[in-house]
Amino acid sequence: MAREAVAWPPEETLSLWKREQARLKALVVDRDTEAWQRDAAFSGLQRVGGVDVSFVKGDSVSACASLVVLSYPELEVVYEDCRMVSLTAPYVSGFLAFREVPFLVDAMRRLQEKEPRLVPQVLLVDGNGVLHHRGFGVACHLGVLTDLPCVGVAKKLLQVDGLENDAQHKEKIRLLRAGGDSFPLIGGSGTVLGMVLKSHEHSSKPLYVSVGHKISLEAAVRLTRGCCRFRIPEPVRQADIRSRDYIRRTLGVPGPPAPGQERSQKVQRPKVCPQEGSEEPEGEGRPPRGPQLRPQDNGKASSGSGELSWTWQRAQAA
DNA sequence: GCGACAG
DNA sequence: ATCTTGTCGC
Repeated sequence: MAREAVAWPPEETLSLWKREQARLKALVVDRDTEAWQRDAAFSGLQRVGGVDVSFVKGDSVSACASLVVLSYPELEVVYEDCRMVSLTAPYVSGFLAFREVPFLVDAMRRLQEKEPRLVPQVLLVDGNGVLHHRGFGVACHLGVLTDLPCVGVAKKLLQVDGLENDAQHKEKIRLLRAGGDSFPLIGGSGTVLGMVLKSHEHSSKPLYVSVGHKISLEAAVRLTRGCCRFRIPEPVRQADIRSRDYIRRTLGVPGPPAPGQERSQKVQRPKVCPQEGSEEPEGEGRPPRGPQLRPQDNGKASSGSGELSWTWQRAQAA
């Protein structure tokens, strides 16, 4: 049942949202806080999380929020949580977090509750971090609310603070040679807002990596690169694939998901699918090269006080 | 009216 | 974000 579209937020709500972003932005830590982040091989890093929200075709309210946790450096899925949710906020550029973050925080809470040992040491988020209109994108937002290191990974350049996806920019991208090559995105104030990264050898479209929380830009880029079997880093890619898959199955079968197909909060098999033929229209058809195997330390998931307040509920009630 | 517009 | 399969190329 395709439900009615979520109303565009009144100016007053946008104002409240901006204030909330400004308040939380003061809590962002844009440097490395964990030992593994400083290690050249990320020794000590064992679990990387990925989140995403997929939508239902003719329905502007229903969506599937997913959280996956992958082992590092093997990049195999060790945890998956897909859940249908009802969106309460519309998509407004610059305010993506108010639409998606509440459900992602919920997923993290469920993980913490059910499988605390699987809580990831860092999250890769589909969207931007400090590369944002007010320096506080969804990756920062989720990071501050969960108190976890977060990296923003966007597929398109958010043209902000003087940054433009013009001929100049495209030319710089064309000059990126090997996978791993990158160049900085410098805002009008001279600040480095993020890095343009050629995440895969055979991908002409780059990724836009920015700091979300508790990680340096250098480590964020290196980690993103280390999670790429294809153009999109595996944690985000798996979260996307599985959430869309969940929607497909949910729509195909009336009523709640069949008991045998309930994937929520299930530990998945670390199997590698045989057919990975296509990924991006780019043709990065080469799966191989999992990051080299590493000895391991023990990672400690920093758990702490996360904030949790949205002005949307209040704004709607008012 | 025109251009932008993370997901 | 979503509408969409097979197909050409490295």
